[in-house]
Amino acid sequence: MSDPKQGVYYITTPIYYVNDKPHIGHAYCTVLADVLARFHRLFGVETWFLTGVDEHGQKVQDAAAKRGMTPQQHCDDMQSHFRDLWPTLDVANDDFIRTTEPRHERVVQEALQRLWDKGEIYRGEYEGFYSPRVEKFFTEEELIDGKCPETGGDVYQIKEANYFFRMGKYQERLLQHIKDTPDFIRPESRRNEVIGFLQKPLQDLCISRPKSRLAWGIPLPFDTDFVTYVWFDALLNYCSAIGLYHDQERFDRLWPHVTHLIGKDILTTHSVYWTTMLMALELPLPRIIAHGWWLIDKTKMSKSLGNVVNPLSMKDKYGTDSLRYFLMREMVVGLDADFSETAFLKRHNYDLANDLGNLANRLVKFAERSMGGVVPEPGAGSGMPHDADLQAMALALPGRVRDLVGDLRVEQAVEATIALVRRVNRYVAETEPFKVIKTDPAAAAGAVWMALEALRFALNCLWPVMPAKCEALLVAIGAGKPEATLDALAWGGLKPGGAMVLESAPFPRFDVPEYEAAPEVAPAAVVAPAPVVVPVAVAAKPAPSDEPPARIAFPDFAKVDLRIGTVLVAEPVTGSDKLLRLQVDLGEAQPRQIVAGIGKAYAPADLVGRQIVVVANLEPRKVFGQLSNGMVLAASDDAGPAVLAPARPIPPGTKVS
RNA sequence: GGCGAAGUAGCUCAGUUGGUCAGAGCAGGCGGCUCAUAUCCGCCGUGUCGGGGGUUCAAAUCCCUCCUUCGCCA
Repeated sequence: MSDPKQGVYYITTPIYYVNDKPHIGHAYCTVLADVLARFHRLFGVETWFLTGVDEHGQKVQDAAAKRGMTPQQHCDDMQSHFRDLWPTLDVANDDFIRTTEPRHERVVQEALQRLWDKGEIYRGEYEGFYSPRVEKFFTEEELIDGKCPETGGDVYQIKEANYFFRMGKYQERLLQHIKDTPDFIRPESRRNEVIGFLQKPLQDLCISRPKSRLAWGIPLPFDTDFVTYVWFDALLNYCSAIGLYHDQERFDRLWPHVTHLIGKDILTTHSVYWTTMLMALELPLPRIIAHGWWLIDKTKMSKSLGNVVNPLSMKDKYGTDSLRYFLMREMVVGLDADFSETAFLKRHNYDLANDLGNLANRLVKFAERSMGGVVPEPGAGSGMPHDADLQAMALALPGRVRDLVGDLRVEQAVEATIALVRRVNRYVAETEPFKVIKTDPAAAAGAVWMALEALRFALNCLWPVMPAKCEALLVAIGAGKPEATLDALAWGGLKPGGAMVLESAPFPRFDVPEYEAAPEVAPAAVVAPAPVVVPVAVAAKPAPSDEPPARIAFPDFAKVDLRIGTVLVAEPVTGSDKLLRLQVDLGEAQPRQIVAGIGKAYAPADLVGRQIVVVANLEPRKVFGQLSNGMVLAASDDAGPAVLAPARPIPPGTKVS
């Protein structure tokens, strides 16, 4: 819980690996932290918001070497990728920590020394297979074909002295803490996972690396031949940044109220490693929130898959506020969510442009024309029963938002706020001030004031999600600055006479890309497509040549109309053993007949329902007396042709480019 | 394999502790308004709440089982 009663809220993001290129996952986590921080400030809670970067480890050392730099130079350069990104997303972190900063390294060494002195750390021997790519050891059983089970990379058998943290002895205490503290780990499904994890014996944790193998780390204070394991180093950032061992008073004030926002991939690290470290250090335990992944085309967003949605490009195309709104509205904290430009534009158009932006716009424009462009007098409102309804809903919103955010239901808090916006639109339709003004100007003015005041409530409640736009809109409706806290948000706060200024539509609508307008559901035959492309023979095959073909200009390529098709019917062509006559759905009114020379490699039945790539604007020609209206693409080798297919079901007729 | 979670309208999903919980948004259809960003407002859903069995006066909501999907197992 946010526990506003405690009066302090300290929220952290993970420190991101400095080698990483920022992607939507980083952006989401950090924006969520920012939104939670802003909400808690609105709740009147003292708030501190920390993010930063993790700069030690093998991969940093390697990357620096490749660039001919020292690791420190490399980090100094790379860290700006994160540090400079956050302001462009309106993220207002209070601090940004780097693990190579002296203020951090000192604390890591102090903590290590204390644990060493207490006997929480001992010298032992580590034997295993080391994978440099992930900087982890594996047992022989864990290897897959003698390779790293996570990357498939090479591993090296290593036996070496190392230092170990007595993590295992905290197993029971940790389990008990999880059971006693329902909100220690959220969501509950993740909490259950950790409980399950702790059913097996908990080993001690190797916390060192010999300097001979890895130099880029914090030296152990009690044995300078070793550096600190990156996790042990990195996790302590949460403490070092707020004053552990050097500004103890500040640390003691903030630390008991810490919430770690993390991705579910580092759940064990935080809930087990970090928590037991804190136990050994005799420090209070944090609360942990594990959020989900953004899925792009139903697969995990990941660098290695190359399907990164660059948050910079999204915000540049459509605006930071809309991106923040989408991220907060669309994801249930803890679960996965789908990211697509279509979904994004729908949210933007429906919620922000149609509902919120249009509401502000219609009120301001009306007031400009009929009320001198200033906030009108409330008078007795519209004089209609709708006034009480509207006011009640507006008054209930701040408390509801507070409850929902406190329970991490951010998406519901956003929805509740937009619901008020919709209610205001309805109120305007019900009270019709644009008509009433002709007969009863005071009532029309009252109705407009009521609508503006309710909108002011919504904008204040939405401010943490879209600070810039909400501030601009509050100015536009003559309400001035946002309230400092929700407690200060009182009905009647909108003063008559304030100038209303709105230069242009606050949220312009965008066209949803045409390709996304294709049928969302693939034909039944495509629901379970043949997943694997089997080698086969093909209609036309390019003559293999060692000479690269001459280059062509893009317009030449564009002349070829490649389309995704779904095979509806496939049958042999009489008189040929390698030709098949296909009926292919190209999203057109009628299926197309295409003759393809793949009969030796594919049985007709195997092709039905399969998706293929077709040259759709090839001149039709007759083959064995059959009209072939297009060509099926396939690649041939000694085993025969293999037809090309999309990696997942795609609506027939979709252009290939 | 072990443990866990989820399967609700065409789509995306809400549905705390069993009794107005069968809903919202989107899409689609019809109608209204015209202050407004072709925006806004209203009306329209006979959904086996994955299948089957059970507990109960009463279950989407509890129990068992099956199917499917997903997650965790350093």
